[in-house]
Amino acid sequence: MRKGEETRQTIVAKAAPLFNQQGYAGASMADIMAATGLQKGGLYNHFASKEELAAAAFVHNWQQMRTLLAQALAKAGASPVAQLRAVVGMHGNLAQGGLPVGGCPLLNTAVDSDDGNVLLREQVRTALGEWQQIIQQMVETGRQQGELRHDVVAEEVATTIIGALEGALMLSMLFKDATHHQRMVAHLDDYVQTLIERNV
Amino acid sequence: MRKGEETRQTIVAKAAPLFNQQGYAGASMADIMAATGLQKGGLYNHFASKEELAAAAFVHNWQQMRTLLAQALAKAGASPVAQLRAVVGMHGNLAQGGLPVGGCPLLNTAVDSDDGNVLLREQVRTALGEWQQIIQQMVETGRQQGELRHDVVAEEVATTIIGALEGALMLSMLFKDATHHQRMVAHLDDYVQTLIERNV
DNA sequence: ACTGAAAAAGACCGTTCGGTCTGAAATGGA
DNA sequence: TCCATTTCAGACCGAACGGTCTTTTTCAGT
Repeated sequence: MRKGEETRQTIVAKAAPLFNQQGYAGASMADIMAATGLQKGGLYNHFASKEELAAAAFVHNWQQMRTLLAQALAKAGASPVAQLRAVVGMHGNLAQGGLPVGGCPLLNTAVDSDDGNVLLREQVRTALGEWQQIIQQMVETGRQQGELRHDVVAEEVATTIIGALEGALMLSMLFKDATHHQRMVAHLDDYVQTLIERNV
Repeated sequence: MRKGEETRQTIVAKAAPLFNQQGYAGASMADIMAATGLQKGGLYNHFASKEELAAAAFVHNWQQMRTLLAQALAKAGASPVAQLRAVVGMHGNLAQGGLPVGGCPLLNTAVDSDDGNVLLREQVRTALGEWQQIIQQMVETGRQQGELRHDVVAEEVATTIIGALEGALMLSMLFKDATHHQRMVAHLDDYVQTLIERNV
């Protein structure tokens, strides 16, 4: 009973980077067998299908990012501007280290599920929606506290920050050069600066 | 002799959206057989392998984007600022229509070739490098003509514009909602505005 | 109309795919 | 220690994979 749960978790942990790197179609059950050291029976005892395993793997990857995000926010303190900067900075650090192997699972899975993979698509939508909400909440709080301008639109900020970060990460992954991502972090820092209320 | 070349082109044209939507691993030769109405022999008479066909399909997709880009630039006139805006606007239009089916081939192929698909990866690197060069050239010209500030760094502008557009497109494709992409176009218009020299 | 060459068909190949199932081994509570 | 239950191995399955090869059909120059 305990042993099973342990095995299940190690399967997910080993499979997660494979799906993230090679995509749903590209990562085969044979690959996962090799990575985990288990045979077919061992895998299918814990997951009914490849799709179910891929779903669990995505949750695992996204949970990793959420943890990093939470840590960054905890350090940033209460100021909405500082928190926005922390979100940007967290993503900036992903490129060189912390990131789930294979890049950002949100970007990878979003592009990968462009075809008919309904379950994965729904998951990444939920995850990205969650991230959007976090940023929008920061902006709203900032507006109400007077730290941000009143004409700032939370949805616009969320789209801008998330889209810009993910796109720049794509460039950095493609060219294996963190510079692109870093440039975007700098740009977004400037951008956040323009959102600040200047009535002092 | 002529007939063969015609067939080859229709194969590429039919296969291109399949690769763009489903990725290299996800699009099977059987899919392409169905899309073209040809049998194995008909396909492999023109292409030595799936990889070679995928390469030709990417060239086709990228050529489509290049054509749209050239048209937008032709309309924009000579001003570097207008041309930068034209690049952004062109990409903005992609989301609702002109785009090769399945989204931007640069984004899709970049993410898809994260695993070991060397040929495709090299191709998308070249294509993105080309796009970078175009933007950087605009910025350089703009600086020399005095239209843009002298402290503007061409590489930064290219990374910012391309990354932001591609990331926002990912969001729009995922949520099937062009709003994200449009918001980013608006943001980049503001951004370009900040690059303009204001010594008048 | 003839003919050599190009193009396409489609049977065939070995491999790999995701998935099933039975039997053996490990586990853990009594 | 016993034993029911869980966990895992691994043979097996049909389908689908990319690719080959022989044969037939179509094409284009004469």
